[in-house]
Amino acid sequence: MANRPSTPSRELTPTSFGILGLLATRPWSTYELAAQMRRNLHYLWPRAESNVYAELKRLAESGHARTRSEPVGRRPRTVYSITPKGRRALERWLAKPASAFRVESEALVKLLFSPFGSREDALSHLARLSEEFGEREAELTGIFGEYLADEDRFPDRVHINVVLYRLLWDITQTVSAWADWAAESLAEPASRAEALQVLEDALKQRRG
Amino acid sequence: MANRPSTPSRELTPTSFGILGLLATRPWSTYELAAQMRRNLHYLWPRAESNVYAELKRLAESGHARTRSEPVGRRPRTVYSITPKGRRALERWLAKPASAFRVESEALVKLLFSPFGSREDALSHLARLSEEFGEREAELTGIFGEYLADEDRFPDRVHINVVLYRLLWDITQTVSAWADWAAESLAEPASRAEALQVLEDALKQRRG
DNA sequence: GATTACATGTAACATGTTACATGATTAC
DNA sequence: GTAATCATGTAACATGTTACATGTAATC
Repeated sequence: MANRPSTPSRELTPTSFGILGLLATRPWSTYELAAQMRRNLHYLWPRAESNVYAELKRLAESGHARTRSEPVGRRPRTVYSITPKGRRALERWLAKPASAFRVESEALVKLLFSPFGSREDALSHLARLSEEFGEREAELTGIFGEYLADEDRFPDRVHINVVLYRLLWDITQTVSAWADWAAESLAEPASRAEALQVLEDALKQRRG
Repeated sequence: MANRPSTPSRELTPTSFGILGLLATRPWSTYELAAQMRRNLHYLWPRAESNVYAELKRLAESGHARTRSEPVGRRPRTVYSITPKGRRALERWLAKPASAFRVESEALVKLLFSPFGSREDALSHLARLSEEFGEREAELTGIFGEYLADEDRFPDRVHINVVLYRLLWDITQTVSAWADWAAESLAEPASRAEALQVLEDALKQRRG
């Protein structure tokens, strides 16, 4: 009973730190923050926007953030900013090892089981993937551009942002290219042999 | 009240279908299935193994799977297999559009906020990522090899498996290469200009 | 003046993870 | 015969999503 320390004021989660990190950059109103989560953080840590509201409230209660009323545009808004306590917590978190890199895709699972469905369905999942990543590429181009434009406002943030967006960009390219190849390969059973060749080559390359 | 249909027998979730898809290949004992989830499905749909037990029980209750007692090795085991109802449900699911491709990485989030922490921490997150993907590459090589060996047992499954593992392989390569480049780039502030160049090139290429 | 998008939430629910608990078997 | 690993779970908890609900400002 006395073994485990009761956790009175809930631990901060990775999602909390996602928000805390954004707050560390500058103060935001709730809505701006939600938009920022959707536009940027989402690529690395996808979460529903509605989380923002509850999370901010908790951060304020636990003293990691504070609120202030301030006009944004014409109307008064609640603006959140980070406290020294919040900054310290963020720094401690940054020093700790991270959990595993995670990819998850219903489309790929459906492809894995596509022998139990129709070939058309499989191909349409691939087409949809291709489309999805095309859109993503366009979004990233937009955000890329903003960071170039933003260079003067947050000079120290630009470097890491560029480096990270390059990874997202590279992954996007990788998946797009693969989706096209995969559609070709799966469309005709003949290219099955080709796929096996790809596999054998990969194994040989790795061992040789 | 009568508006929304009450959901008496819980819908199947993507995780249910992940298991159902494995069951469609052949019958498995619980433990084998859990191992298969960890070894294969995990790359596309990462979930804690402990889910398997509850999920199988639900699938059996709802008539999508059935159990049978059978010796695996020396001891009696409960072996699960898919029912016709389960197969039909799987087919319907395969025909429906999939949810979005999702990447999530605490390490990348920590890198994004690395200007608020120490440079050493940032570099060690990169090193850890590199290590993680090195291990993943080795695992994939092993699984790749198994699929080649398995060719006779499940001929129709081999093609799609090879195609999918190629994507995982490509992503692994992409992330590994990036991690090395990123570590170099972030280690010396001088290469910030270089990173910006990468960005400008990417934008130009895209527009031109 | 009506419609659309902005802005801020909440309640109910679904999903997922962690940390045990427990016995059997195998390897040494 | 003891330690490690196999095998099967469960309870408690943490997290996350969906589907509303509601008013305000901007636009036409």
